[in-house]
Amino acid sequence: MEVSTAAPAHAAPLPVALADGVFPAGCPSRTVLDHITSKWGVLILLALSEGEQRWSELRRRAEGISEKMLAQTLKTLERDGLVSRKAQAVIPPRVDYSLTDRGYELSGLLVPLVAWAFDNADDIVSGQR
Amino acid sequence: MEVSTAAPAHAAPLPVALADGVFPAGCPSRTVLDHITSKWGVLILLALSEGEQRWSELRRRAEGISEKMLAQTLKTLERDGLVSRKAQAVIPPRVDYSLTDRGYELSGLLVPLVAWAFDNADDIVSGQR
DNA sequence: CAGGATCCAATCGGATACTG
DNA sequence: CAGTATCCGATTGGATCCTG
Repeated sequence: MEVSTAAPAHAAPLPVALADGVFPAGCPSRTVLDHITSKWGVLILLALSEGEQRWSELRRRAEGISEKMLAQTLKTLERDGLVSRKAQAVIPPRVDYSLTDRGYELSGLLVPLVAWAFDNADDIVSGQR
Repeated sequence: MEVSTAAPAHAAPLPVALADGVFPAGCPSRTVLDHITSKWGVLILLALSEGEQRWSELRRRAEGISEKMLAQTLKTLERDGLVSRKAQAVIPPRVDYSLTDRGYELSGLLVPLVAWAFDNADDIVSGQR
């Protein structure tokens, strides 16, 4: 074997509600968690944490996303009350997306996580094979 | 339209490295992010944040997970150096899983996120239709 | 108990074409 | 510009059976 990191003896207590059995399958929190941790959901929320943006801008920033997935992701996040959509009836059309207060609160938790992934990525990948 | 929450005028600056274009497709950080935000990855990391646990225990706690997914998820997390596996050559076999230091660091960011999802879930779902 | 192997259904998700 | 609609291949993931 190689450089297998030894496990620490720590064991942090979880926030009260999560303490036992993680949380039940099929319960709303699972669904919400899936939405906000989805591949593109994270990236969209992250991009929007920098402020209001248009469809085309989001498409560029969430590099690699298809129109289908962008539409679907935005719709889900909007239904969840995390993203707000403002369309203007002009030609050409203009639609701006931004975070709601709730979405902004969430992004405060998401940003550090993404930053961590970014900072640790090279290190993690280099240990593969 | 209904109770569409108005968007706040806030715009938080992102940690330096993420500032523009989110981060490129195909780069390691995307992969790592996918691992740690995967449906079951989150739940396993969360469960392990409470301390070392056995296969069967993890199966129960990550309610709804199949053996296949448990094995696959654990293997991925182990390869990423987030989870440590310790097998004892006894009969019946006993295998304990725990977080590495790196994994523990990560769980510190993950727990608040999951807690948030848990706390906001009912509120979010009730606004659907 | 802790998995590995296989089969197959369901979903995901990209490419393309079209519209207001 | 900002989407919607459709097709269809690729991937996911569960159920089941098997093993050390």
